[in-house]
Formats: sequence, structure tokens, C-alpha cells
Amino acid sequence: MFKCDGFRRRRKAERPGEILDAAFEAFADRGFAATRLEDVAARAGVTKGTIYVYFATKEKLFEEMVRSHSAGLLADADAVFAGSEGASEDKLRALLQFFYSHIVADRRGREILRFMVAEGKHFPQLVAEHYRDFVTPMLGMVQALLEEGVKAGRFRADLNPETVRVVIAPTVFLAMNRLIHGDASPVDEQAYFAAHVELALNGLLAKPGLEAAAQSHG
Amino acid sequence: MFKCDGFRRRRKAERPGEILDAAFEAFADRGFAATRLEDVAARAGVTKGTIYVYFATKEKLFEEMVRSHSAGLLADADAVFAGSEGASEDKLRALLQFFYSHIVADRRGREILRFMVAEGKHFPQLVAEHYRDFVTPMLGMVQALLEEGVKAGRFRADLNPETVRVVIAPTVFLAMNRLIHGDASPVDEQAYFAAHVELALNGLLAKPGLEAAAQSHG
Amino acid sequence: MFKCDGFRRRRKAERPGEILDAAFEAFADRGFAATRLEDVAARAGVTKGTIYVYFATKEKLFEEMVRSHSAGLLADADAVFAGSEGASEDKLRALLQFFYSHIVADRRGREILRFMVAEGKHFPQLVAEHYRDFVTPMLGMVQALLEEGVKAGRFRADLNPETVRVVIAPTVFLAMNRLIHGDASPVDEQAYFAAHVELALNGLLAKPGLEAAAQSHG
Amino acid sequence: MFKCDGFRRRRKAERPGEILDAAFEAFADRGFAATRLEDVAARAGVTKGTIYVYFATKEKLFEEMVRSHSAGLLADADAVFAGSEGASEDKLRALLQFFYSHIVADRRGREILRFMVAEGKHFPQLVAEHYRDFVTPMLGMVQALLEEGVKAGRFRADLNPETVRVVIAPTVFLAMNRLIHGDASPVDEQAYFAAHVELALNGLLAKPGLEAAAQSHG
DNA sequence: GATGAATGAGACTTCATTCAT
DNA sequence: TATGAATGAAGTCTCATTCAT
Repeated sequence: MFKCDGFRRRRKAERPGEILDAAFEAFADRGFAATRLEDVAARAGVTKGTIYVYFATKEKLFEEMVRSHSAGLLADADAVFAGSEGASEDKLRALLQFFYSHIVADRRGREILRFMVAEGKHFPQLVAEHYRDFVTPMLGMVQALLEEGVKAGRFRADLNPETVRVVIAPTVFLAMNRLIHGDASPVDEQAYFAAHVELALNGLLAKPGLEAAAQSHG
Repeated sequence: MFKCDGFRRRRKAERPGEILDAAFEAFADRGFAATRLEDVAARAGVTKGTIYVYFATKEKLFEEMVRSHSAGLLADADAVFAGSEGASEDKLRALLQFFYSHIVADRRGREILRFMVAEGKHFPQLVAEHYRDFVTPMLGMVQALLEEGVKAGRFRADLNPETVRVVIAPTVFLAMNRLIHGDASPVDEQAYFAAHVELALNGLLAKPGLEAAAQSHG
Repeated sequence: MFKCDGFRRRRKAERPGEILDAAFEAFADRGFAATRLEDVAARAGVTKGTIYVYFATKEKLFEEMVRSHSAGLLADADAVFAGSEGASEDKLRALLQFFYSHIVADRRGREILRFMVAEGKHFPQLVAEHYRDFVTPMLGMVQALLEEGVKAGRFRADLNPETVRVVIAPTVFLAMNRLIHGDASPVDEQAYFAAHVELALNGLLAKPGLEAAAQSHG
Repeated sequence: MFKCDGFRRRRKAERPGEILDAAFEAFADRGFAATRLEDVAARAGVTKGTIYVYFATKEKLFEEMVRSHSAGLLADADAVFAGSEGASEDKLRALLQFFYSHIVADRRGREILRFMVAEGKHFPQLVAEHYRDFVTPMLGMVQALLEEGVKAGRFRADLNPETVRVVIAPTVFLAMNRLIHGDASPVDEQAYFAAHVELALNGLLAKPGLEAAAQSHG
């Protein structure tokens, strides 16, 4: 009556996850349409048929894969604030740093972005979920920070509602740059991050007498 | 001995362009792999075979399409400088405006970006050309502007070399946003543009006594 | 983990052979280029896709087919010598008889010849193999027989090295005749065989006093 | 009213012939089915459409090509007899020599043979014509020679009716050999011809006392 | 007569999906 | 549950043939 010993049972329980991981690699490599289920199967160490035990269609597999690899991307975001007790500008730097490590540096985050751009049109549900679960929280965090900074008198009071997107934009730009150029990206990411923080806080204009403040956060 | 003339000659001359346009629509709609040559043919008002009169393979068609639709995107960029005789900040605003209208608002520009993200891995040559013909000039223009501004004392002198990318980033972010969300984009683009210029010039930090200057360019 | 068994296993084991047989019929009927894989599939009682489970391309299918149908054509040739204990001329007759039944009478042998003539230019590897595995052994057998006959004083000592090919030639000629004329071949094959043996042994010239010897082997 | 000057008129008159020559090369190279009309056109220095001015279909072109290249292959055969006033064996040698030079050595003759083997099944009319215009006359010539030789007492009287084909067979064998192996043919054709004549006249059997006669014709 | 753009049927090949085992 | 042989629809590409010029 019992067919599975411990090992088998564990294998069985892990199968879907292994397939989803394999699917991530395969779809990230060639895109949805150009990826063959056989590629996914080969990467997962199973055969084509096995995929259909867990996923009804290629589309469902893709959707589940995106969901599973999106989940948890922002999981420890709250800790960022808890850890940074400093001024608003310090918190912003910490938050952007968090985004860099989870969107730019983390391959998962980057490829999810690619999926949205490349396949989003045919997976609107996925786009909606991504916006709800990922973009909105991100914007919310930055928005909260900006409002806190304004309230604290650290940030200018005349920031318009879209400022929050503009603040995040360079992060996404860098992610896209890596997506496009891979390892051959021509960007000095350390300097880029510094420039991002610098520009967000101080802008381009020369402001005599305030140089010191700007420098202190370079 | 005599080449065809009149009607036939005109058709012959126009066909490739018509096919290229149809290919743009089709590939933009479904991506490279999922697009059927028959779709392209139908859109162009020809039959499958006709495409092969002008393009050897689906790949070549795609490449030629991207090239033809990339060409000229930055054609009138120089005029931007000629037209704006004001201060560096005015010139920057004008340049960003130009980018918005050619990358964000112009569907061609946006979809080229999608092609780079979605298909770039399999068309490295195209990515290289895009970087050379499109990204590099763009960065060059902004870089020149920044240097001019620094020299004129309008911009801070401590800008690092990556600042130029950070300045442009929000433009690309907005383009990507439209690519992902289509007409359902949740961004107020007018406000976004204003926030972009505002942040680029003034940054987030409150700077008592300089409010007036910032406002004058809102 | 368990391979399919029983019915499925047997089908799996037989499929390639069935396809190869169908391919032989189809290619023999129309030639390589004019044969559609769908014809092969229909003859084999499978669908087009199934062929690709076992053979990567039409070319590979053709090559494998020729190999499988060439194999064993000369398998029982050695028995010919064992069985004929008589004089050299009797052995020659027996050997030629063997060739007639395997090259002329056996459809497989004939069509292989057609493949060499019709498709050999595009399958040089196949031609090389055919020469090595089929022609060379055939020539070797006849050559051995001739040498034996010369040594025994039955055959003339001044035979040149190409004689061996000349001896076999009428066999191939008859095969070709059937290939070209099919069932409408105008040749009386019984008489042709007799004439072949007769000419090979006695030649055309009238040799008074030796008539008896010649007749005894007609 | 007159459109063509001398040159043009001559060109026009030569067109069909040039196309037929090009067709011969193309079809000989790749076979009927695999040859593209465009290949033929390119070789002929015209365009596809031009072929259809002179030939209704690919099939008709092939047929006309075979006819035009078969014609005249045996044109000067009669001269062979006129020129050889010697004994029957000398005449046979001369006739075989003629066949070697027109079937084996002449590329036209060889490739016609290939067409018969490779495409004959789908051009039965062509096979019939080839048999009537080429094979039958050949056989007739040899037959006449054999009968003359028998009558003159030079050849054995008991030759059966198929002997004539056996006598010719080695010629065709050699042609086929060249078709299959091209320039890499492993046959020493000089020796082969000698062996052919030798065997046809003297056969394999040792005939003490007649060696001299045999040698005199080697 | 000559051209070559255009056609469209049809070829080879791929691959998501099914299902007997 | 897992397999992988089998399917067949659909894709890319070819090419004989047509026809306006």
C-alpha cells in the first residue's frame, strides 16, 4: 500500500519545484515561444511527460514559474527600514541598495522584468499580479519614505506624485541594461549607483553653500 | 533587357518597405518566435512566398526590420540644440523632451527597446548596432550638455561619469512601463516628465533659499 | 524507471525496421528527391512525425535504409564455394548464378544499384561503403576463382587484372536492364545467363577440336 | 517591321539549344526532381521565364533535353564498318572501341544512361525511344557482326540470341562505373578494354595449341 | 521574345500534447 | 507517478508556374 519511501516521497515533493527552476532557466534563455518543453524536461532531469503530471499546458507552466520566482523577491524589504535608523536620505540609500540587490543583481528579479516586457502582452494576468505584488509595494515603500522625509523637512515639499517612479527608474534602467547586454554591460555599476543616489538627493544644479551636505552622502 | 517600368517598378520599390512595416507590427505584437511569416504576409497584403523574394530568412527579415525602424530615430536630434539657446537647464529639458517624444511617445522607439530586451540575446549583432547607433549618441548628447553646464557653472562639478545614464534612465523606464502596460499604463506622463526634470535638476533635498530657482523651471 | 514492455516494446523495436522497409519502397519508386516523407509514413502505417522519432532527416533515413538493405546481400556467398566441389568452370557458373539471384533477381540488390547510379553523387559516403562492402568482396571472390582456375591449368594464364570486372559485367548489365525496363525487359534471362557463362568460358572464336569441352558446360 | 538584326536572330535561334545544354548539365548534376529551373536558367544565361517561352513544363524540357542529347550518338557508327576491312574479330574490336568512345568516354552517352536508370520510370516514353533509337541499333550492329563472323567461320556457330547483349554488357558496366564513381573510378580502362575484347573473343578456358591465335588479337 | 515579381501548393521539420504502459 | 512513443497541426522555406510589363 505504501509505495514511497522517504527518499521517493521527498523527490516527489520536490519535482514541481525542480521543474519550475528548470523552466525559469529555459524560458529566461530563449523566451516563451522558442523554449521547448523538452528543454525544460532535460534541465529538470525528467521527461516531457512528467511535466504534464504537474502542469496542464506550457502556458500554465510559464505562469506558475513566474509566480514562484516572483514570490519572495520583496520578502525582507521591511527589514531595510528597521535596520536604518538614520536620516531620510540614509534610508533612501538603503532602500535603493535593497532594490539594486534584488532587481539588478538578483538574476531572478531581472529575468522577471524581461518576462514582463517580452511576454506580458500574452499574459496580462501575470502583469497584473506583478504590478500588484511587486511594483505597488515598491512604489509604496519609496512613497512612504518620501513622505516621511518631507514631513521631517529633509525633502522638498513640492514633490509631485510621480516623483516616486522617477526615483526608482534608474534601478530598472540598470536591470534592463544587464538584460540587454548580459555580462558585456558597459556600465560601471558602483559609480552608477553612486550617481543615482547623488542625483536623487542633490540634483544637477550647483548650489553654493550646500556642497557640504551633498558630499556627506556621496 | 528592359527593366519593368511604371506600375511594376513602383510596386517593386515599395514592396520591401511594406513588408518591413508589416513585420514591425507583427513582431511587435507577438515577438519573434511566435510570429508567423504568414501573419507578416497577410499584413503586407502579399503571400508568404513574396517575403522570400526580398528576405532570405525570418531572421534576416527581423534584422532588416529592426534596422530600418531604428534608422532615423535620432535624425533630428541636433536641431534640439540649435533651437534651445537658453541656459543649460533649459537645454536639458529640451533634450529630455526630445527623448520622450522619440522613445516613449513614438511607438517605433518603444518597440525597438522591447526587441532589444526580448530578442537581443539571439541577435547580438543588432544589440551592438543599437548601442552604437542609438545609445552611444544619446549618451553623448547628454554628456556634452552636462559638461557644458559644468563649464558654465550651472551644474555641479562633482558629477561622475555614470551620471549621464542616470539622467536618461527615467525616460527608458517610462518607455518600458508603456511596453508592459500598454494603454493601461498607470503613469501620469505629464507629471512624470515634470518630476523627472525637477529631480534631475534639483534633487530631493530641501535647500532653503534656492526654492525660487527650482520653481522657475517646474 | 521501468521501460515499456510487451506490446509497446515490441512495436518500438519493430518501428524502425518497418519505416526502413517503407522507405525502400518509396525511394525505389520515385527516387530520393521526389519521395515525400509522407509517402514513407503512409506506407509504414505511421505519421510523418513518427519518422523523426527514429531518423533525424530525410537524408539520414535514406542512408540508413540503403545500409540496412545492403547488409546481408552477400551474406551466404561463401556457401557457394563450399557447395561446388567441381572444376573451376563449374564454380564460376555457381558463383555467377549466385550473383544473378542476388543482384538481378533480388529486388533489393537491383534497387541498391539504382540508388548508387541515381543518388550516389549526393551520398558519396554510401558509395564508398557500397564499394567496400559489396563490390570489393564480389570482385575478390571472382578473382580468387580465376586464380585458382589458372593455377589448376583450367583458365588461361594471360588474364589481365581487369578481367575480373569483365566477367561480372554482364550480371550488372542485366540488373540495369531490369531497372530500366521493369517487367517489360526484352531479355530472355535464361538464355542470357547461358550466353554469359558460355562467352566467359569459351569466347566467340571458333576453335576446332574444342567444341566438345565447350558444349559440356552449356 | 524587322526587329532582329543578324546577331539577335542568331541568338534567338540558338536559345533553345543553349537552354537544352544547360538543362543537360543541371539534370545530370542533381537529377530531375532536385534540379531547379532557376539553375537551368542561370547556366543558360537567361531567366526562368525564358525557359517557358520554349518549353511548356519542366518535364517537357527534360524530355527534349534527353532527345536532343541522344540524337546523333550513333550517327557515325556505320563508318566503323566501312573503315574496318579486316577479319570479324578486328571489326568487333573496332565496334567495341566505338561504343567505348561514345558510351563510356562521351559524357553525353553516360549521362543518358543515368537518366534512363534514375528517371526512366517516370518517363516511359523516353525509355521506349532510347531503346528504339539507341539500344536496338547497337544490338543490331553487333548482331550483324556476329552473324557475319559465324558465316565466315570465324565465330562459333552455337551462339545464342542473347550473346549479343553479353558482348556489349562490359561497355555498359564501365559506363555505369564512371557514373557511380566519377573521376575516382578504380578501373584501369585501358586494361579493362583489352580484357573485354580478349574475353569476348577467347573466353577463359585454356586451349592448348590456340594460344597463338588468341595472342595475335590481344 | 524576355523578364522577374508574385504566387501558392507543398515540401521538410518541429513540438505541444496525449496515452498505453 | 513517470515514461517516451506517437501524433498531427503548424511552421519555415522552396520552387514550378504565371503574367504584366
